[in-house]
Amino acid sequence: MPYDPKRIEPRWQSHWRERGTFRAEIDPSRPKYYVLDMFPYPSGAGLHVGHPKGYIATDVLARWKRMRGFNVLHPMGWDAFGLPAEQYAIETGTHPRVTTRRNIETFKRQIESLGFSYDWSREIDTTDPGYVRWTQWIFARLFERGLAYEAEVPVNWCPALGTVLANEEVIDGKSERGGHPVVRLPMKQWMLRITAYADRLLEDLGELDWPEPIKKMQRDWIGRSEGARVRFAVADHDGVEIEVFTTRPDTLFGATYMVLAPEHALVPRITTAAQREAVAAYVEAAKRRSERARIADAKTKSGVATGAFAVNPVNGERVPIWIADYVLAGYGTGAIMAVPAHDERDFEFATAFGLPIRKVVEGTGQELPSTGDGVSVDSGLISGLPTSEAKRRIVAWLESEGRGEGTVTYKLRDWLFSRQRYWGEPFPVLHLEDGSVKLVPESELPVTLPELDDFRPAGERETPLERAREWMQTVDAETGRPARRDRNTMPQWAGSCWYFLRFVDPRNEREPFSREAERYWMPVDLYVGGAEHAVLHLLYSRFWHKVLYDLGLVHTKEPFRKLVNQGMILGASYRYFDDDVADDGRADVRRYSFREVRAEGDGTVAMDDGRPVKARWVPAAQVRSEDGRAWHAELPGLELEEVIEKMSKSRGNVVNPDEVVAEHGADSMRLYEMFLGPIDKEAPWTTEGILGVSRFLQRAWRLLVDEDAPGEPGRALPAGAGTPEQRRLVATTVQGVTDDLEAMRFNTAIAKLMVFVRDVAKDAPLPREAALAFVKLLAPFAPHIAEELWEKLGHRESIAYAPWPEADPALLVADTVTIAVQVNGKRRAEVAVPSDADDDAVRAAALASENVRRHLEGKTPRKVIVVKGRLVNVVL
RNA sequence: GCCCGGGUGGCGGAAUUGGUAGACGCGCUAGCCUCAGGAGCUAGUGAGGGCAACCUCGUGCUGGUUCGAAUCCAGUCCCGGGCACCA
Repeated sequence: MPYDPKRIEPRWQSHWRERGTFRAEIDPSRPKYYVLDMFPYPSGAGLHVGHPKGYIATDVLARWKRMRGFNVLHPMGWDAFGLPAEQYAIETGTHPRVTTRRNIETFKRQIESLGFSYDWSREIDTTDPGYVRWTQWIFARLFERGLAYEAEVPVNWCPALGTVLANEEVIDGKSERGGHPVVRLPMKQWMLRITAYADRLLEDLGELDWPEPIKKMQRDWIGRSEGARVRFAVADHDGVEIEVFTTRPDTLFGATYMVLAPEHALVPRITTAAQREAVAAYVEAAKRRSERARIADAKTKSGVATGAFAVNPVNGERVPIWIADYVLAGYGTGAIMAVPAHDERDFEFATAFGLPIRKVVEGTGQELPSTGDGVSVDSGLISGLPTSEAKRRIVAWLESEGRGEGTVTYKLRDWLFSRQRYWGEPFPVLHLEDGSVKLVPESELPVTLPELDDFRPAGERETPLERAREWMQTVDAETGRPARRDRNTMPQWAGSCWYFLRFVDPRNEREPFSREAERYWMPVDLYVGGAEHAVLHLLYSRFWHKVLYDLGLVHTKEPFRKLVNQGMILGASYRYFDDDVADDGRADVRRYSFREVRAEGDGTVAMDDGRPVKARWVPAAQVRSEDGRAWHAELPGLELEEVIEKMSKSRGNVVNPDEVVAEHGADSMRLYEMFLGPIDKEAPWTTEGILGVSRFLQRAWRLLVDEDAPGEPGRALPAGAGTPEQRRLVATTVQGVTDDLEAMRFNTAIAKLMVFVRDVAKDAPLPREAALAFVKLLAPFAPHIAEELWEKLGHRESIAYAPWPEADPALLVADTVTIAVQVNGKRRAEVAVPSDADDDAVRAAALASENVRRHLEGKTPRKVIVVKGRLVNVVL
């Protein structure tokens, strides 16, 4: 019988499960390696082939590290709180706990079928009360340190979802999930003081082995900028000052007007009677204007003069005060000094409203606005100074005069940490009647969710928890006084902020994790997940980790030493177009192939009469391919356009791993995903492509197994290491695969294994030592077949801990090398020379080559360049 | 608009440091095997020319540096992602 993964794979999976092969225990005598996947949210749809790509990569490395003697921690769990289960509960009444449990079962079955070497005894579920307890416990520590506080803040309220959202969850004025409109409302909310850690979050990025783009995104998100606060007196208002933030205090002499954000507190106070009406109208309009509209015409500046004037502290000049929505209330002080000559936005505004423009920096180009550094001019005490020195001097002067000071601001805001939802961690706090807030005593943790049968918000601005009236009303166990529970729950990010710490000691009931386990296993050596978490999860968990560091609970400043973002797996989807733009399914719909339409503006229109059309996606099952083109199986003559894009249900291009495993086996699936290309790049899935790696495994199988003999024994292999060629092939394969694994070049490692199988038994039978080395090299990638072959080679122990082979350095250098010979840079011949031949010998051999002589045409070379082991270039 | 990635055969992708472009795989072609094959095996496969040995062209485009450029430099076009009035 040929290689049959269906027979082999379940057998080894239960073998590993039963023996606890991948159970990890603390062992100070061995070096540890903690390799972690970003744990998934178990959605109802199950996995598609894109999800496991990162898991396969980490599993290959985990298995490889074990074979190299590392004590490997490789856990998996579930980020199981979250909106979809709750939305489903609202629609169907099914408790999110039930949905979540069912989804976890599906995910776990699918993940296990791929043969990952997780230590399942460490499985975590963030919704488990035993986990929630410690999430709440950490929140309590944040609260004690003043890092969690309640504040009345304008929040992103999403009426459709019935909740507020974090800034990060709002994109272009719409919710990230579902794309529902979001409005700004003031509400009392829990906030986490992540801004207190802004500098450390920024600085410590330096030491991390993370992709540069991700680090940069975090830096930009934190958005540190150095500058100064400057106070301008408001003319004719005794003691009233406007404080502005600027990164260019050196341009203070060029300030020709000021701008307040429409929401600025001073606006009503300083507006003159003549301007009152216009200002009120503008403020009102700005309030109504959606985020989206503001962004859309960011280039058109609008604003209104307040009629008031401010006094520039450096020269006593009176400058008009305007309000405009290009100044944001939430950044800096919500007010700016406008220097139109040296700021693009101020320049646009000044041009639009005819305000004066005064140049105070020279040497940055003639065209205004010029925003670069130069030399200050017409600037009193800083005239003639270069920008950096001018900044220093003017800040010193402002400080000595009490008119301002040097300061730093951040784009990063405090983290809005509460949600008006049911399916999340309750806050472990009590609201007492006197309005004070205290923590639920530690002995009372966890605070568990009340049972509900209706999960909708309880009313306009009321939360689902408020339906549980008895649960909400409680008593403070310490004083016996009546108390109200918090009506909010934590956001989904909470559980994932520290799960990597729980994995080191997941069943601890006395503390979140033991000091011993944390000291041994942390930090995470390799963390693999999607780039979509670049700022959110990764910034939040770094923040929590630093708080725990300050509490002495963890011993490293940073949780994740090395980070890798796996690229997506894309699928082919197919589409045509029709003119039923309104989706009303009328009968006379006209259909178009992609060849009959063109893009116009934001949409697509028919080429013949220009009517708008809409794309229709055709599930793969209804696509017929013929002479290299795709056709609709049920609508004859309708040619479909193939589009390679992210897999998603709506596109009908999702490939289910269950089907792939059933047809080709888990080992082929693992190998294929790793063979597709570099791990961090996206790559399209094709059904034919997997046949290549499947064939490779079959060949490997036949190389080692006698399929015709009864019981399919391993072949009787000659003892020893074989011919010199075979020994050399083993050595170069071992070295190559090892180097590739070190650099996570899985695709080229697999290519080298393919070459090995192709060539090793070409001229002589496969020797036993070569077979042993090969099976070990294969094991991290295709563990099931490797175990099976390992057993057939006579081993009783799992290959999981077999020592990784080492290459004999002596075999890595060939006896003879083939050298390319160029004449004037063009390749004309090849010569074989001994690898230790000196340059003169190589040169002689090259010049003696027939084709080279022909191209020399009897001339004497001007120069001959010899690159050792590579080539010879003869220059005429 | 700004900041990152990336453009290599029909396709996915290889190519230590500037040194034989196209490893490996898919697909395709031919042959073998077969009752049959969406199975297996062998060979071929960047384009063009030539019976052949070989020759010419070729890594988005235009220049440059170099004995030699996919690789370095300058400019430019296209694709993907991130940020987007942050003073």
